[in-house]
Amino acid sequence: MARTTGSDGEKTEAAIREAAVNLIARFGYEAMSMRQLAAEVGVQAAALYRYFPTKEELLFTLMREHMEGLTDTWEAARPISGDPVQRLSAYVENHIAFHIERRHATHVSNMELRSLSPERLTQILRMRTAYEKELRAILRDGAETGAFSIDDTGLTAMALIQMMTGVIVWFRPGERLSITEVTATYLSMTMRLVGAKIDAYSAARAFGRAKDAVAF
Amino acid sequence: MARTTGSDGEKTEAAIREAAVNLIARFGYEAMSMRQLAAEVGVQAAALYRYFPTKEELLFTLMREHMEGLTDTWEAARPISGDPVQRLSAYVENHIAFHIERRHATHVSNMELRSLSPERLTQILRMRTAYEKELRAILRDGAETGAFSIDDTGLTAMALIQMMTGVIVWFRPGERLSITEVTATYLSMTMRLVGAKIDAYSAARAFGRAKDAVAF
DNA sequence: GAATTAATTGAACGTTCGTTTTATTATTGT
DNA sequence: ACAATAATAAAACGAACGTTCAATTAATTC
Repeated sequence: MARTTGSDGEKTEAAIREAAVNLIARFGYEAMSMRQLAAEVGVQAAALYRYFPTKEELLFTLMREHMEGLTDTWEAARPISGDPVQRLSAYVENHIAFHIERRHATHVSNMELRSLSPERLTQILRMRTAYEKELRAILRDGAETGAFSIDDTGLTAMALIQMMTGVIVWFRPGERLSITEVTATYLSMTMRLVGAKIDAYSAARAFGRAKDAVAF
Repeated sequence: MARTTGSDGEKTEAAIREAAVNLIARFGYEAMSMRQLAAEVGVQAAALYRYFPTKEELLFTLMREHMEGLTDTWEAARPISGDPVQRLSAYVENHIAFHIERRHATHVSNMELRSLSPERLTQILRMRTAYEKELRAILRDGAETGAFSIDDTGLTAMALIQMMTGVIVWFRPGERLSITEVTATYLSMTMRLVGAKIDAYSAARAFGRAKDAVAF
């Protein structure tokens, strides 16, 4: 056998990416074999090497594009306003929405860093640091203007990111809570955590869609 | 060659556990080979099988004893008092101290769950759930007595645990902050997050050792 | 419709994996 | 001193790993 009827390079590559994200998220990068991945896609293992030169390059591609996606959605969602409360709200909303929508890819990006070569690890970490820097800037501005009351900006940023990203560990779509409800609760917890001095009205307004008033 | 001079079963087993925790934390369970582990201990791979029947059994033992240790330290630290603020303070302090002290073992317990067989996974998750239940009970009591102001007990418990456990990702002993300082900041953030209605004096008292007053 | 290019197969390469078996030596108990 | 036992080494097992290569067929181009 050789080329199969209806075979299409673009479709095959997309299928490989999707299957790889799911398999790595479920079994781990080391535990996933190229033959297992190929079987999931419906091709022979050798066919994978037409699209990705090595297994690690495949992993790196998945991670890089995930981080680029995160940066892109934040740049699109970032508000023009300088109000720290609104900026923080936008950051939290974007972060949670993005990570819930791409639970598997997030798992891969967070858990498989140690399988990257040093240079590639550095590259991914640089992207991550740049993204986290945005949050620190918001917290610093808020602390300076008095909108927030924060002990340690760096620690608070890390705590918030761990708390928000942790959603993917337990959140399952279609269960007790909707994404909107989860986001609202996390926004409320975030605002209290940073000591935001705003009332329920501002909170609802900052959240964008006015739903049941969020009590800080 | 065969038995070496000075060889001792107990010492060898302890050396295997310690080396395994470090190697798995650094490279991952799947990436660590039994030969690599044996070399780290200073024996041949076959010698490992005198102490652990399979690689997975070794992983399971490490995880089970880590969870037992966590439960044990909490039972020893758990205050008799019914005051939710004091109980929550004790929980946070114990959690952070334990996880920082055993960073590598925590990494293993959090990252390698998928390498366990279904039955063993269930067993570890049961222990974890029981431990988290303690936190939910504290939060529920605090919400009922009015000491805390909480939207969703379950969500808040998960958020707090993710936030606290996240410390091991970035904390390195001997860097900018000491364990005491980190714990104080996280206690402060926790109390604000749950809407605890207490003043700085109570906070310092709850923290046990009266250090620089913690502002909520 | 022939030539070219794209996509894939099937088989094979050398290596490493977890694990088992057997033999050998150190230590302990008598 | 000698038997019993504990601890390890050395070698080997089959299976699986990531990857390569040559052959083959489908789609495209002219």
